[in-house]
Amino acid sequence: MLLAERQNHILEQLNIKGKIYAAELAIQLKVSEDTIRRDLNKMGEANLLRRVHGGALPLQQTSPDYIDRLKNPDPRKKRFAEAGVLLLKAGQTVLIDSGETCLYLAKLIPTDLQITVVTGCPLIACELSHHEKVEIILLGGRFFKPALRCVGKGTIDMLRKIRFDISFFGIYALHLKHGFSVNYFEEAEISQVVIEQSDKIVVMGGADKLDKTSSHQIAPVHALDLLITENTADINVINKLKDTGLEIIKV
Amino acid sequence: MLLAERQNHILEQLNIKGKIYAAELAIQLKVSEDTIRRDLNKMGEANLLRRVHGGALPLQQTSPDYIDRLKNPDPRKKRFAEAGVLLLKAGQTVLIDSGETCLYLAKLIPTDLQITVVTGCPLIACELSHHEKVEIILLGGRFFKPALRCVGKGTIDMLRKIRFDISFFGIYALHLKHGFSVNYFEEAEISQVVIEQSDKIVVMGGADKLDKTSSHQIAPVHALDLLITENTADINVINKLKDTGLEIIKV
DNA sequence: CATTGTTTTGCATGTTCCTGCATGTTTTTT
DNA sequence: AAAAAACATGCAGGAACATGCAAAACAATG
Repeated sequence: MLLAERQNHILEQLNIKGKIYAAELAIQLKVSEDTIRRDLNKMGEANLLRRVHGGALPLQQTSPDYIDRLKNPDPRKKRFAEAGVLLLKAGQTVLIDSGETCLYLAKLIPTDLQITVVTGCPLIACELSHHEKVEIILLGGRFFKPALRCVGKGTIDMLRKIRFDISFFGIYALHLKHGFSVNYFEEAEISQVVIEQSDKIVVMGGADKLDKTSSHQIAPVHALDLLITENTADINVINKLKDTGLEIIKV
Repeated sequence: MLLAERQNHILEQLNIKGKIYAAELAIQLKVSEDTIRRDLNKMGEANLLRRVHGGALPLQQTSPDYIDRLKNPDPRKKRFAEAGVLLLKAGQTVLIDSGETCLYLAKLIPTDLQITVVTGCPLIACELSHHEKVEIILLGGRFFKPALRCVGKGTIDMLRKIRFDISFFGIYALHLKHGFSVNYFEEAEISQVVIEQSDKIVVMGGADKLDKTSSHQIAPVHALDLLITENTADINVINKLKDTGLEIIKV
């Protein structure tokens, strides 16, 4: 196994489990603990994880709380959401995915706009409970904590009964060849159905998410309609995405 | 469990409960009290919390909560919830209704208790997203803002597929003759189904809610199993409720 | 292909850190 | 004032660690 491959595996595990033990990794990857320790130390210095005695934790483990993060909003994500909310028109039925950018989007919906919002994320439902004119449909099902949203058969059954004028997603990874992808199978499964049921798909994400891949593909690029990203995004990547027919807004 | 992980957990608990006891943490985290004390002392020196005899307090009373009401917690409702949470046993499937008392109940579920919680209230789902061992099933449907919960056919369909070992409700009105009732038809409709599907029904509410009526009956008193109320409740009313077979806990 | 240099890895060494227990002290409660 | 709870301290075993070194793996060069 290659060094880089091993370190990728470590990051993946960390993402999934939220913590990792050096001893456990040594067995899993069939190398000595010393090697793992050296990996963890290097990755710690590179600010890819938080090195602690016995293993490592994700960088932001201290406040994985979306609610906390909303107090220190990422200005980029806020701008994406601001651009996104302009696409909404009265009377529409809109799906909003989970994630920080989508949460901003929900927050920014004008209180006097009469639309129906469908979401599997209870945080977004709570956020919208102050919007008197917004009708909220919550997708039920098993609550999947890593993505803060509902997943599973129940969720999909509910989804299939609804058609959306427009759907919004935050981007975890978007790649010209490998499409729009995320870390968890359960998430991908749901999003695929959403895309089938939607007239228009809007994805929002920064330059760091473009030309990146993840394990579970949701859809190829040509299934998407509009990308909201930032000015700093690589112009070559942007142009190639445009060539597939994807409309692009830079903020 | 990693040291850093443990300290994260302590901070989280502190955020949620507003206070922590060293002895309690030792049991929860399965380490000796000495270890907890050392953690607390270190974190105190690092200015992450205020160390006090017996445990620790947050630096400044923060309440990152969505509902404004929670900022001025009603100590009675907190006590009801404390009594309620003692009824939970590992492996159970539990329904938790919406409302302030129920929200406290959710907050107070031990983080190491492995249960399945079903709720139609997204707030409760968010609250429980920190509880690693708790499986959450969110009842979807149309979000009914006055009651901060989901209602409607979709919700009922999901409900009918689940049986509950125990169900918890906050009381809006409980009357010897007119039973357990609420203000909204939609709410009553859901709660009726819940009661059909539950082995045990627990209702929680103060003296002001007893001997009171509201427009939509959920169930007669004899359909309920346990009432958690306060000492100040009228002894005559209590006795008459007892005569119907209702078990009563006063806190 | 052989050689050279670099990087990575596992092992051995000694060190540091974490934890639980025992001891005695302080604080709180009765 | 006595009892109980919470505490501080020191100690010991074990786990995790850093370090140096040599073998192995790899890449690059002639």
